[in-house]
Amino acid sequence: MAKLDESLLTGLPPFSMLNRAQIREILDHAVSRRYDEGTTIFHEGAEAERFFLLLDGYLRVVRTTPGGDQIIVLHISPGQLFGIAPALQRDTYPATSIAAAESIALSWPVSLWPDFTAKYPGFATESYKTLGQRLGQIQETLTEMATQAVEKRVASAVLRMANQSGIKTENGIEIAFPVTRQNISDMTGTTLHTVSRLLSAWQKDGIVESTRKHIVVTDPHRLVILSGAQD
Amino acid sequence: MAKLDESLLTGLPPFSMLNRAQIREILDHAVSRRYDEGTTIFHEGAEAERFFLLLDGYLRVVRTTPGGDQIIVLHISPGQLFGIAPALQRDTYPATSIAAAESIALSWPVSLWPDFTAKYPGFATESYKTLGQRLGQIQETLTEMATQAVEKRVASAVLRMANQSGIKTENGIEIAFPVTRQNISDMTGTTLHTVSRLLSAWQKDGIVESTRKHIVVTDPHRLVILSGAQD
DNA sequence: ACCCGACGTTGCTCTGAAACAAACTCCTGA
DNA sequence: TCAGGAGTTTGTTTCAGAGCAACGTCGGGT
Repeated sequence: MAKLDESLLTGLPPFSMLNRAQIREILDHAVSRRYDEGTTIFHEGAEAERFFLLLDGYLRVVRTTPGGDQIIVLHISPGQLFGIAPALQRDTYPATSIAAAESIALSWPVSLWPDFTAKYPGFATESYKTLGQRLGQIQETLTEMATQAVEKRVASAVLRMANQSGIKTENGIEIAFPVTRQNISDMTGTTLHTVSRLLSAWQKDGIVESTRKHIVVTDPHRLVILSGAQD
Repeated sequence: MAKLDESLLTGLPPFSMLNRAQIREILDHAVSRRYDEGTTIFHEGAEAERFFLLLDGYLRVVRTTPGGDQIIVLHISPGQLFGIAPALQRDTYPATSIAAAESIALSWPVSLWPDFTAKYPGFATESYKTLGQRLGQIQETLTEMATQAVEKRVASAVLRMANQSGIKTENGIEIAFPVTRQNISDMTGTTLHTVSRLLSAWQKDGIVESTRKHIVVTDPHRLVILSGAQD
């Protein structure tokens, strides 16, 4: 395996306050791996052996019920840590991570976690900040799920993806990774049928444009209104 | 204010590996306060000035939508830390805490958090473990909310409360704090009407007994079946 | 002792969205 | 080049549960 370049980590929040030598040292313990779209990186409940940093691509973090239904808890974007069970003293992953697009991630054995946090205090700080944001996010999703009607939930979900990964195109904001109607229904606790209908309706109204696995938000403002967000 | 007794903290997970002198020191910085039922301890979004330990009573942790709907994210039982925003590098509380029953809590200024975690490593460890469990719990609630029908959700919610706070009586397991139908509907994203109907039906079937604000689960096993839990 | 407000029950109506069903379209790989 | 599967669309039916309404009841405060 080629030696990893230091510029990979420079500027990423978890490593922002480290110097070149420290980054070098961290990288020397890392394993880099590519995941095809749809690949599972680790399973809910599995022994947490490594923790990860997403370099490129997007992930879906998924939970499955005993009954087999699943929901997408959140998405991970490049530059974010994930699978950091050790930060919470867990020895097992609390959810499954799946590559939503072809992705590249670094990983380290959990045994290095204590060293990392001890040696590089900023690293721990940033990890916990990430966790805090994620906790807040999930609470918000939960609240929304419990109180909002389907159309609002779907609108928020699309907006969330657009905000997190959106790239500007001439037509609007495009979600950077493949999303199926089924995926959106798994984010919102509805059916793909309903999502399909909503997306068709929005397309007719000029709010979004979509092809298979691919969504462009052409009129974000109206989608925000649909999502019912308060100013 | 009377000097706090060391036995208050002895044996509680966050302090389990501390010696008498350390506990003394921690207590000397603590403020103890009583909260009447219904009192708000802190508000979502408020400046996180203190972190807390619940000594006695029960709390509801609540999130409110811009539209005014609210849902109960989780309950806190005696011995648990709460409002530990500093652990996640947050300077604001992510949810509101309300006394579900008359409660007593200790609290410390957030400025002491770094000292605490530095001086007493076990304290940090336990805090993060708590957070990890809570994150897992919320993810589970979210999944359930998105995939399960109302009856199952209500059954799980009642069971969760019974497990967390249940005290055995001659008739069954009694939830240790006051709960209204509205409260349960706020945990499950339904209406108090539906909860009332379900509880009445279950009572008729001999699964629960309930009076105002007061629920006894007389047949936990059948409730588990209703909740749809897998073995 | 009484009144008022909070809490609970129950009946009825109505609708949002799930469930069921059937095609259609695109893409992939043999 | 064609077959098959994955993803999408659209129509129709069905029903759980929200919404509305009205009443019953408990308990705490003056």
